[in-house]
Amino acid sequence: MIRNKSQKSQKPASAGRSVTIKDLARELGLSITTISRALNGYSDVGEKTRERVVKAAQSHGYRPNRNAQRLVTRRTHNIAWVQSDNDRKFVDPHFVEVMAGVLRGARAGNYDVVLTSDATEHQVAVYDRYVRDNSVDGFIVDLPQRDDPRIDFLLEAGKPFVVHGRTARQNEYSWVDVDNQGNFRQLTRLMVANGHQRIAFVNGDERFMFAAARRQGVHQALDELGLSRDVVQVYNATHPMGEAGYQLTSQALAGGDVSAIIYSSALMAVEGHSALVRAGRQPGKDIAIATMDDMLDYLDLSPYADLFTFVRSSLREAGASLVAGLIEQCENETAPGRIIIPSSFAVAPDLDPEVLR
Amino acid sequence: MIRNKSQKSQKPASAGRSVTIKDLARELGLSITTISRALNGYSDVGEKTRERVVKAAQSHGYRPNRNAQRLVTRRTHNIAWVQSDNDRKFVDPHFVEVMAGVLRGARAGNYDVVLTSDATEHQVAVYDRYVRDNSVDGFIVDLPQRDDPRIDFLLEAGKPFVVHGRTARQNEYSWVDVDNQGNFRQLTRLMVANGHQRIAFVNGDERFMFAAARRQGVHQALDELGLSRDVVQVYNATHPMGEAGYQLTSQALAGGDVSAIIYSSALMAVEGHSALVRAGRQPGKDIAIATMDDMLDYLDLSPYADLFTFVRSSLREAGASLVAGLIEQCENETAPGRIIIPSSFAVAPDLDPEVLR
DNA sequence: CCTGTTTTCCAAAACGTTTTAGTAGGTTAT
DNA sequence: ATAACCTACTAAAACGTTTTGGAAAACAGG
Repeated sequence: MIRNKSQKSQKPASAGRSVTIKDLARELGLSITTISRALNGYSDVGEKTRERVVKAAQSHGYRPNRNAQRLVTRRTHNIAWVQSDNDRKFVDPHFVEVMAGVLRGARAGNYDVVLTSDATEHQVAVYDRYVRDNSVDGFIVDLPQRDDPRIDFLLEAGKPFVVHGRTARQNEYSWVDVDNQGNFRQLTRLMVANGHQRIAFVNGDERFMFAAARRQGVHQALDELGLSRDVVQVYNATHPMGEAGYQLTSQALAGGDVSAIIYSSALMAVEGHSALVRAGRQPGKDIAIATMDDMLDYLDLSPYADLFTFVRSSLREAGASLVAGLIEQCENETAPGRIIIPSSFAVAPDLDPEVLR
Repeated sequence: MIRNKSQKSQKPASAGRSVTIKDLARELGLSITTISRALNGYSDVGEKTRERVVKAAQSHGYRPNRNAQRLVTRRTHNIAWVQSDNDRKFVDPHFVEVMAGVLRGARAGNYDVVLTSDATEHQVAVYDRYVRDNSVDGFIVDLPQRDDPRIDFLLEAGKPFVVHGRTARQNEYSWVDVDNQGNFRQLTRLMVANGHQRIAFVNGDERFMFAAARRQGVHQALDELGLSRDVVQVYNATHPMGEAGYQLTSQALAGGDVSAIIYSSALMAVEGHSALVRAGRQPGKDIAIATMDDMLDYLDLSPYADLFTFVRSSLREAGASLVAGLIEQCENETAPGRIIIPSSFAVAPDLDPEVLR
């Protein structure tokens, strides 16, 4: 016999209200406990009952209310990604490529990404709010600066997070990065080994660690070779990367007779190509070009394959690793992980790659 | 006297647990009702009490648990933005610019953006899931195709949404768009009026409405002028826009002696510039170039100001309008709104702008 | 002093889940 | 026959808010 105390007013399962676990329980003459446990695959529910429940749930298009779930389980299956809306580091075209990886990784792990900007609040305040109001399980931290306050805060708060890049405290948290210093050390050695004595380096904004590391790599190479640091002239974009490739190239040309340019992003290199050709130079012939290639899906670099030397690394892969590491950290209590995304060199015909071997 | 029945085990407000409304109530000797109403600005709480509550809340860094709030209020203050991970329309560099507007608008309205991809599910299934599991209050729909199933679904479901672009059912829902057809009609008229008889049009993927509308504009102009549609040769990018500007330009050059090229995106135009110069052409002199300029923050077009004709429209503004309209729709039950983002022309010196007046 | 009104508070229900601590009823072991 | 153990279920508590429907206290007018 089915006990059915407190027969409340029968609400029609119509209108905006979604079907709930209670509706199913009533319809099937079962308790909500059983519905829940049947749907969540517990072993203490009979096979026939489970089938009935699953079928009913499916036919009604039942989906557990995520907010109720989150409230009771204290896990949101959300990760936050805060976009900085200051320091001019906002609209970065490299972002989409990282996002591609992040979104796929998140979906694969059944997480959603909560995207927001710190437009109306102090930078760290956004993170603080998310921690306190239980919006998310963890954070992706992008484009770290030298003593990034977000990292200090999140370490203090004890919330899971993964950084795309590294800072001084790199041993205390999880990060995913590319070997910026090593890559640009190699590019510098490559140029020098090929006889280039006056090199321009069009770098990103060096308040950001990735750009600082790249300059370090350049200097390391020069120091190791016993050369003056003046061999490489550095020009900095005001965006972290991506802007003003044309302008900075023109400046570099005006600044002296450079025979080689190293770019921090392919977008700048492509813009630079226009500037160079327009100035009557012939990239790959009378001037050597090397650039980071972040494998941007929308930027077709094949026309430049014989003109530019590339050091290639997948930002998308970085994004995927980022979120995979974060989810891992949210689900299990694992020690911080460090991942270096591999890079490969593709040297243009005007340069002898010997020194890279 | 303070009544204090059911004195539960005193949990230390330590560890990971955030401070709750109950903690405050206990500490201040008030009911949770009063705390809630004090914090939410109701008039039936004494001024002195309110002050006490606000101060205590602040000093403890109290933030209402969003999931509890969402559960009881049935409003999430979340909007969904689903990125398509198929049809090659995924990684679009224009996305960041729209996002800049969306994120600012969302933050201003105190909403968060839930970003996800449809990588693991059928396209509409993601929307369905979000509707059923109460994750979000509304949707942003991007890059609509001709009979976009997402629009049909959301109309059916009766959930708020705003489309960036227009389809055949444009009278039934809210959208934000630029006058694609009008803009490209004008560009075509401009080229023809300046004596160009063989024009290449490097368009986006015409399965997407924005690109289809642009081609329609081109054809409209030719039809109005009584010219053959062959005057304009169309080349389509496989990405919605942004890729293969170099390749398609090379194709256009090989396809016959074009004297003008119209680009669907500035990124393609910049790539095209490289191809043109490398092929010995002089943009702005022996070949006229016009392009859509979406005012991408990271793409500095000033070096091309005297070479290219631009039709300028702010994608960022579109993003902001998009989310503003959506929030409006979520908070009040308003009729669908239609917004056309204005465009302006900047004609290069090699073209006489007369016909645009 | 009584009555009505305003002010300031509160208990309890509700939102929709998951989880804990069971309880019947059947089966098996002794 | 009894004890012990499965199997298949469930009532109730809990998560942390908001909101409803009062109710006590203070204050006013007569």
